[in-house]
Amino acid sequence: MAGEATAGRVTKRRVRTRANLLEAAFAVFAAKGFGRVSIEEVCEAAGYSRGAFYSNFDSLDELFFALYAERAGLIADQVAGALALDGPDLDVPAAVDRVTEVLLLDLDWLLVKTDFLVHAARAPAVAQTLLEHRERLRGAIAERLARATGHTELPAVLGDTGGAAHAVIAAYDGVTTQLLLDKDVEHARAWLKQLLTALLTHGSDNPAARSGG
Amino acid sequence: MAGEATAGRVTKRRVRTRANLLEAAFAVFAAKGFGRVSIEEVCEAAGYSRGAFYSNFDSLDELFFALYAERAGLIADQVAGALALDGPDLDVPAAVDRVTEVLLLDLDWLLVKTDFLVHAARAPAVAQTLLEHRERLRGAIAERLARATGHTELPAVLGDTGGAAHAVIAAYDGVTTQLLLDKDVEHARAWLKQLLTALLTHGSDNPAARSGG
DNA sequence: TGTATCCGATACATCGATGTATCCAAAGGG
DNA sequence: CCCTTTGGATACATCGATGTATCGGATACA
Repeated sequence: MAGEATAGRVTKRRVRTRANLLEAAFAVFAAKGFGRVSIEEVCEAAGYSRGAFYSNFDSLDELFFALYAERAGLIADQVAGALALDGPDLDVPAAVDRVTEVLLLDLDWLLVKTDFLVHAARAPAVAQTLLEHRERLRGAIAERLARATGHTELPAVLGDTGGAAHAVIAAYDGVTTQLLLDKDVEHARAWLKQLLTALLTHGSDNPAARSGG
Repeated sequence: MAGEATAGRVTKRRVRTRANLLEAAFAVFAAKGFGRVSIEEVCEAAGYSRGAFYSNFDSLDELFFALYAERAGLIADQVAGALALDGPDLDVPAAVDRVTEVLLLDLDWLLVKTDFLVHAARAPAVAQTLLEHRERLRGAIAERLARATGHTELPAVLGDTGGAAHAVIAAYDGVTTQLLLDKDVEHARAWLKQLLTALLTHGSDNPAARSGG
């Protein structure tokens, strides 16, 4: 009763409880991990019974997917905004700062996102969706970098702007892994900025020179 | 009955079944993910009953930890070996090649390792152990890099050799994330080599110039 | 305000997983 | 070769989670 094609009516109550379930699920997933959460727990956290759940979703997997899609969309918009703040020319260090702060904002989100990655790694269809999402993000970054090339030249080792964008994402993922373990958001941000600077410049300047822990 | 301090006797049969359980668990974890595996499934895959399990471990968590520790130790040894193959001086590109092939060898291991990361992210004590493990790995890489500094100079943006080692690990983690989704091991290896080259050199040479997908 | 529809609550049946207590067989020492 | 000790199998009791069928209250629209 969830993957309906014919949307009879969009009742206000329905969207409210659906939103409440998603919000509660986020909190519960972040706290315990997707693999250790039952439908019952989500319902209890949201203040509903299981009847409400089954009226809105077919399975926990489906809810998880909806939750991820929603939040990932929000983040993507924020990143796009942070990239668009410059004029036609790109100020690389400034953009790096802004994007870094958006990407490493919420530890709970990173936890849930990583859960979703692990989930997707075993479900090809889900993996495909996630890959497409990442591809869009990478495209946006590449496009933005391209509009700056010629002004600030990129290191040739990475290949074209597409390669550089790919490197940006890899750096983000790598820093996330460490952050999940040490939970030091500020340090992760500084470290990501440093990494991105190392990747996107010719390594002439040395803004912080902190050695990470 | 598993975390015994007083090891009465080390019976051969015991170590055999314990090893069998661990091996079966690895396969099952890789296939379905830690969060979706029951004790029963592990026993069935190993050809034992639950009695054997409870005689060797207290919980699935404990088995998971033992499994991770064992395999991670093996990988660490391999990495150390790959780093030691050079003489007193380090040939960076050659070492990068060798290490890359060790680190991105087995997709199943990367799946299980990421499961363990997600698990550790919510269990501070486990996270601590994993952090220490990563710290040792980073130390080994840093030490190896230090013995090359002066010959091949590192980009200053990363700070000291410790920072550079940290960057190497971040690159590895970042590439792993992408690999878990697209399952293209060969591409991941090429891409990791490229990333490490970009991070550890001054970006003058361009070995492959492939744009990653 | 009446009424048809929609949504969420409740109750129930079922299933699978867990942990334990007990029993039988296999090692290993004498 | 016996006998003690150890390890794993079996059987059992329990619990929690799932999915469904049904009921009553809320909601939208005339």
